[in-house]
Amino acid sequence: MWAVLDANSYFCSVEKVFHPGLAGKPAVVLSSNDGIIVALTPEAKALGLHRGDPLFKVRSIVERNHVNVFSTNMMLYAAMSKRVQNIIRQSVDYCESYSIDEIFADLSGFDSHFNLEEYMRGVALRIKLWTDIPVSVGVAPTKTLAKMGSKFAKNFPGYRSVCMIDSDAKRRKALELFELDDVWGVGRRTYEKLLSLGVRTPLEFADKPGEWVHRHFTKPGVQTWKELNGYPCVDTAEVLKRQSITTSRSFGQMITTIEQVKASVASFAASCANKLRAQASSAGTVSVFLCSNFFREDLPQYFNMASYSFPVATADTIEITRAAMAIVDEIYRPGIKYKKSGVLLGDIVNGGVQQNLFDPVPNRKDRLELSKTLDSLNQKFGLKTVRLAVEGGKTEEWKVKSEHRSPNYLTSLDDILTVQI
DNA sequence: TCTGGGGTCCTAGGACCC
DNA sequence: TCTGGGGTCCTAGGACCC
Repeated sequence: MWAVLDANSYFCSVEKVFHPGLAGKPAVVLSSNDGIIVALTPEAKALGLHRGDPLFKVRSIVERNHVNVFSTNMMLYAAMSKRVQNIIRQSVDYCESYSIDEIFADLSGFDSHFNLEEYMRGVALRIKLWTDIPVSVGVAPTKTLAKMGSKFAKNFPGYRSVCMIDSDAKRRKALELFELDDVWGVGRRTYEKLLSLGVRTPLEFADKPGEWVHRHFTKPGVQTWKELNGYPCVDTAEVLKRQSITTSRSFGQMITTIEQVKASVASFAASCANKLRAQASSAGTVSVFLCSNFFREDLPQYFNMASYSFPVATADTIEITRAAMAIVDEIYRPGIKYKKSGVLLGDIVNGGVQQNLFDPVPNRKDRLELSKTLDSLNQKFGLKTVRLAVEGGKTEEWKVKSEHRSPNYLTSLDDILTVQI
């Protein structure tokens, strides 16, 4: 059996931990640049707000109802996630972290010693007591069914945080009541296709004969069908190292000069290189894209992207940034108002790096050490304290807007809460 | 005026090899 | 006039996830 633990309205729940007065009140967390709503509490949903709403379009609802608004603070959410996941890892040996607010736990063998439902209820209670984050738990023979269970647990308080699907009767009942487009692995396209084939519920899909499923779907669809029938086949082995790393941002304002574009790209390149070193990998390619504002039909539009392959896979900030700057020279066009840029690292290798007889970069080891020194300085004294001059100052116009950001309560000594008794 | 960011896997088709 | 058979690798685009 698998358990999945899913935090409820995760970003909002974290904000509530540090703003206890918000219990029972509507709150939303915004995307980067305070652009759209990415997380909201049930109270905010009840006011007619939705995930994905641009803030400026719903501002009147927000103001009229005194909805609490937070800018996104991924450092804070990541730090809290680690705490939550550590608690479950103390209770279950093998876990797979799936996202910032979700983790799968392998309960093989637990049923001979424990009542699984009560065991997981204990874990959920500890998480709530120790972190104040509410989680919903699904327990089932497959991950897809477990995810369904966690959603039932979230929506119906009667489950007391844990919904277990451990018999065929429960499975069929769940499949009958669950929304087809909420099934894990069924996106918009598959949903429309299933509807056009006359399938209206997960149960109707699960009950289709295998021959029918193979005729209409390829591997992903077949896997979902099997999982709904209780045969595990979705493999989510824990991802510790990324195969590609991206840093991209929309700008607070549109920018036009090549110096500004270069500053943004250099800053994103440094951030990519930092993430790369954090997982002890090297990248074989770097790509850069530039992008105008596609919401502005009155302005000329532009998108371009180009890549560079390194002679030897690298994790050196200077080498990666230099290559990215050369790409900007190649794809920058004057006269465009740029809204977004991004840097992507690909062909990532771990461990052994293929050497090159004609490597133009001397002292590779020293260069990597230099980059690592930057990392430790910035770790100690704050992000971007030491950086390349081409990244520009700390208050560039293109920097994101973030007007309601919570302090880094869990990762910055300056930001730790003071409690007065 | 204001509209997010970061990933993975799968498939089909082209180009190439012998 | 007749024009094979069996592979691999790469890439772009689609679909999905949070």
